[in-house]
Amino acid sequence: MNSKLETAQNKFIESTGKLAESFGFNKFIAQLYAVLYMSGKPLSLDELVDKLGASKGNISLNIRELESWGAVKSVWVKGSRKDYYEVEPDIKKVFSSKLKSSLGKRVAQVSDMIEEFKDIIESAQGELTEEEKAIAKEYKERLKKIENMKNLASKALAIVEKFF
Amino acid sequence: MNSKLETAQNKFIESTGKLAESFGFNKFIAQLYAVLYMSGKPLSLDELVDKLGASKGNISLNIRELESWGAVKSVWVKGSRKDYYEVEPDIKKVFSSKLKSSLGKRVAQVSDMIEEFKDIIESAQGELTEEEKAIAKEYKERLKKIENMKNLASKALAIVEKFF
DNA sequence: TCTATCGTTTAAAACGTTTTAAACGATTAT
DNA sequence: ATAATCGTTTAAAACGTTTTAAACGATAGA
Repeated sequence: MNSKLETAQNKFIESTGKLAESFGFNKFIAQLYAVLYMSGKPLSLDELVDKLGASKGNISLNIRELESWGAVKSVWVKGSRKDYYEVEPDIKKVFSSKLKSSLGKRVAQVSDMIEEFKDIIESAQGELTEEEKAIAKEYKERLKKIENMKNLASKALAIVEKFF
Repeated sequence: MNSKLETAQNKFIESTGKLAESFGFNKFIAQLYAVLYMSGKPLSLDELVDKLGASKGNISLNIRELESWGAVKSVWVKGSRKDYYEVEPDIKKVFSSKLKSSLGKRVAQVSDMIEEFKDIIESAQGELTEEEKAIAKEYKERLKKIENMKNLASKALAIVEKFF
């Protein structure tokens, strides 16, 4: 393999890792996807270990994470005992499915948060002085604005569903 | 202050922190915003320290981060030597501006990555064998697909600009 | 001028996460 | 049956990030 071509690959792998980290993902997750994507053919665990210079356990772990996203699947290669891994080549698909599930989780998280807050306040109504009731009312109004934001996120989710 | 009302607040603050962490942000950044947002009036550094139970240095650091986002600004309060902090009450505005700058950075990052890769391959052309040239060509084709993704991200950015 | 009160900086401690090396069970070949 | 080759698990080490406590400079008041 030409060394400059290899240099280009390594640069690419390195950059991919940095990009992933800036998104809050594990470096190797993105790098695994990148290596498999660029290689254009299924690779074994050992080959991935070689290319990325990480431990077998680490690669195994992150490959499984990618599998759980539907970004990678293992394929059977005739005559070999090893597992081989292949990427889902439609990057858009991978991205959007991850984005959708992430967004969905966040929206639910915010909902739960608001509901819990409301419940506590509601259950406390009886014990509140007039002044505290006024404060509680203010809180609820501010929460309503957050709920609007949440609805916006839901809409964004819908946009993602449609366009991506 | 009624203790249930306080419980509700603390729950809310706690949840906000968790939400932020799941987005990859510092817990206190979101909590500071939440406390200021819910309080409805400017608060001093000391008051924020009290409410969140963190060190003064930590709060100072994170408040400045929020300021740099335009999510919080310091206000002058007559008769006090302290700085007081006030939130930008338009959550949508805060979100979208952060989202826009983040997305913009990522898109640029991907562009740089691809350009660098292309440059190296280009500069290596002379040294490549026919076989390697074929590989290089394949690489470029795969990169093109990534560039399409990048363009999609740019479009998403445009959508954010318009709708949010 | 001297003291008290601010917010910031800094160096170190605390913490959680990532990564590894080695052990392991399962499977296949000899 | 035994040995070799897989991928996974696990407990500990390495690492980076977060958080703190204390020192600090700046500013205002006595």
